[in-house]
Amino acid sequence: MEDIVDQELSNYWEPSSFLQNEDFEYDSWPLEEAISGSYDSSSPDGAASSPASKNIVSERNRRQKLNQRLFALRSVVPNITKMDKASIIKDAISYIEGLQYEEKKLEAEIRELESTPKSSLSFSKDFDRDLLVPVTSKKMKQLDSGSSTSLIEVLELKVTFMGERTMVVSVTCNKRTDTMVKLCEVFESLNLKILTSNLTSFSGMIFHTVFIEFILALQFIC
Amino acid sequence: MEDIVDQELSNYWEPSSFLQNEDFEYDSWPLEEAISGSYDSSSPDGAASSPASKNIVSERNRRQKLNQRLFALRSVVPNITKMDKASIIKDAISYIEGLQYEEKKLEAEIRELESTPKSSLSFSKDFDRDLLVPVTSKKMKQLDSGSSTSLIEVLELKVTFMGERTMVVSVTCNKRTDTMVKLCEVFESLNLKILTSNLTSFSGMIFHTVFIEFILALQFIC
DNA sequence: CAGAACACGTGAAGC
DNA sequence: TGCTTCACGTGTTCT
Repeated sequence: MEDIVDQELSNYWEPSSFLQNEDFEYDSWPLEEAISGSYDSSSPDGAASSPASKNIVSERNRRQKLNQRLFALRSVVPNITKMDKASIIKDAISYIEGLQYEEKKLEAEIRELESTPKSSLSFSKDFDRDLLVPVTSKKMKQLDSGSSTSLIEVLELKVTFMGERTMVVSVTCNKRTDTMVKLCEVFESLNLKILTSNLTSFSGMIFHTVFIEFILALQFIC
Repeated sequence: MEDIVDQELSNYWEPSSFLQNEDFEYDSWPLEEAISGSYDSSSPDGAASSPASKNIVSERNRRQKLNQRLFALRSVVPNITKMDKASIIKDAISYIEGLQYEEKKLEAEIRELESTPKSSLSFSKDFDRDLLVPVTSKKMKQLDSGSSTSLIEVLELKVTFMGERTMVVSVTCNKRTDTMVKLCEVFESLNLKILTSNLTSFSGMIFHTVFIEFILALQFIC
């Protein structure tokens, strides 16, 4: 009566049949025509692409895609208890919630760790006399020491003039979130002619040494 | 032909029909028998629980459960682009991967923050009088300033102690023939545990910064 | 056998 | 127009 195309239930779950060959290539779609070979053979219709039966193949593809995604979801979630379609999603949900909670916890911990450092007053003052600290520019204000969060906490700022053309700016600061990026942004925003720059991260600090062309620099810094 | 029980497609997506009443109560299952009321009326069979058609109601429940889960998954994932069943899972996957990456980053950051010599008291004091130029070692003699040819002409030698484990040696010298090589040879011959080293050549000078593990270093330098 | 879980084909709705 | 997505009922397999 309606037992057309009735076979191909060799395995319980679709993905395991042909997907483990491609091994985690979920987005490659529509995965060639791996199935059609085993399916078109049983198609009784002479017309290759019957108008009605064009839907059933795309439906197959849709199901297959969904199963692929589900399989992929299962692979990124550790501690999968059951292979159930529903259980996979359930585990994924609780896993996501766990990650979100952990992330908040870690961020809070970081925020707490970053708020403690303080001090470092003594030697930053001591280094002042080392050589002229030109933190008068508007942009350079961002480098000001003692800033609480998300700003650059400068521990040492040393400027050395070499000859008449160049100066060497040496900055030591605590390594916080995206401190390197902010440092680079500050220097880039100054539109200086940077000859060479050197960034070293170590022991929770960042050592930055920049060689700057002098003539262009003065109008911005002083 | 087989259009038994063919109605009830009032809304596109199942969940929105009856689920928004219970409003996010995913795990309460099997959600009573909300549907059966509207369905059993169309059942032609006199028997209340027909043997074959008992499957279709559990199938409905299965589908409903799966959609609930999918809906729940969608609700915990921000930035959902499309409402597609497949897209929901896809977004969930990339979101999970993003969370995992962020978690690793935050953990690394915390690890780094915790490893910083915490007691900023001790080493900020050490920073005050850095220096001390320990050029008494035999090998270090090569670094002596004022040498004429083929030796390293040291212009500045600064030693900073960081915490109790590491020290930073900063050398500035004139760039002569093979000065870089000699510098490297000197430091290598000292058998120090060098954590990181940095060589910059500019304007006829060489700036060399070396981070050295402290415990091993003492026996050679002092 | 009952129950759960799945893939399939099909008709319908929206873009 | 055609393409996509969906829910549905059904038959099958495994527990």
